[in-house]
Amino acid sequence: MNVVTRFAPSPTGFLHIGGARTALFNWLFARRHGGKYLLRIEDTDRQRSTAEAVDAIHDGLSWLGLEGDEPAISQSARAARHAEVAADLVARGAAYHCYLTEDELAALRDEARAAGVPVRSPWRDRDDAPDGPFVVRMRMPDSGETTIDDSVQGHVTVQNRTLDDMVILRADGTPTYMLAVVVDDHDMGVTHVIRGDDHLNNAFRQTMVYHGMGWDVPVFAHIPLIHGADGAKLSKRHGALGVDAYRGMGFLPDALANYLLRLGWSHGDDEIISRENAIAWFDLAQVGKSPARFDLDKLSDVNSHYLRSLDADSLWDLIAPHIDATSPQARARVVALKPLLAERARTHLDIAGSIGYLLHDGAPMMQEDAAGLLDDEARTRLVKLVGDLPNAPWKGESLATFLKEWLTANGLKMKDIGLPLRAALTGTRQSPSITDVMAALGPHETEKRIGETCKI
RNA sequence: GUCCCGUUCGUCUAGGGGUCUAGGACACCGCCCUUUCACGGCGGCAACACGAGUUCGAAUCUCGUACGGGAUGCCA
Repeated sequence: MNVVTRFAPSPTGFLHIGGARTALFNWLFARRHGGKYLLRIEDTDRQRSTAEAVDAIHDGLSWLGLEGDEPAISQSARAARHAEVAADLVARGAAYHCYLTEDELAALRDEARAAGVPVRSPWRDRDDAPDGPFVVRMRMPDSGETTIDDSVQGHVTVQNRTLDDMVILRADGTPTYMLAVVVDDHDMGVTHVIRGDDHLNNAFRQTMVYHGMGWDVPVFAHIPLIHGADGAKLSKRHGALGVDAYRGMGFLPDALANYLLRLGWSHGDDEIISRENAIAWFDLAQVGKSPARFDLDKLSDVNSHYLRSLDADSLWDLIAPHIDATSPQARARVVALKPLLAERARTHLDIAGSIGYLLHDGAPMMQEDAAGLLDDEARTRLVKLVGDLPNAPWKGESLATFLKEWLTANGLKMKDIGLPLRAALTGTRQSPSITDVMAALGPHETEKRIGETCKI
């Protein structure tokens, strides 16, 4: 089968985390089957749609590597086609003009609700056509049932009489979502509709539009929504941040995608899954049916894995905007220590905030808890150490060997000098292995720092 | 109200009738490694919502209840 999927966000805000996951699943499914993945901006509600939101969505998608295979389609640009289909539906008897006033409708709705039945307009059975505003409603079947074989939810059946005569064309002639989504999916050749399960019920109503037009109904896959850490539906108030917010927190796009993929989908016990494997393994049948909670701790952990596999130059590019290096050696030092730095961080922001001693030359900014380490005895030892420092080679491993021998020769233990040495060189109590730091700093800078921080 | 969906450790999940005294990951706790912080290794804590039924046997199948979620808009 020639697979075509689409991601169809409505531009009422940023690309939120749930939308990103829906996009990811669509992208993955299309890639998995060698199909196409398209984008459509659902801006039928002109009031709530903004150009900024469209940009934000594109930004989020491109950051995640989920841009469409073709330029995005704007739903509002297709209003004429939607109206045309609505008229066609009326001509085919699948829909009808409804002249109900707002008050009449409200009364009808109350009545229907009290009776536990769906809204059906009396106009579905009338032949007259008064001269006034009307909407176009679907004429839902009174009997029978409709079954959807959903790729995630399984077989779901609904009695046709529970379906309401939904409006497909507003009084002003513009289409509603229920119509537009079907027409666009059909015209775009969408074969698989993968979306949030809040649309599961809508799928039955939309199926009637497909039937009314004699179109093939696509395969549906309704994936569960993501909930906040507190279990509540993710809303803007509940941390449903835009992907840009996670980007701002220092998460890598591949890490976010990996985390999102594992939310609701699994491949045995695999946790860290490359894009390549994700494409090879992705399968709608493995998508769970229950909503998952968003967990920052787990995201952080996934991110740390990706951070460790990042190459040093990329890391530098990532942190560069967040630091103000004054030493010409800054980049070389960071690059040299990258693996050790990444091992100690969850995000590149953690690294950016803890490497001041690599960015500037001379005595490091001394943190309070580190300053206390440099008492007279420690400084005396460090000064002696500087005097005995070897000329070469300045590599972490050989420096470690040298240090051990030096300690033995002076009747000292590593604990006698390790922490003070770190404090003198970095101004902190924590850093990568101090001999690796010395190697990154080089002999000149090492001597200079000890000289400045250990004046007696 | 009516209809639809869901429910395994705190969280993400494996599990598709016996191999489950329920596995993995994150978080948490302990130990080891160790110049610090980490990483890594080892170990621990911790779950099949509840009740019936089907079956020799159920986390796995069926029904019910409870609790969540969704739909019921001239929003998407």
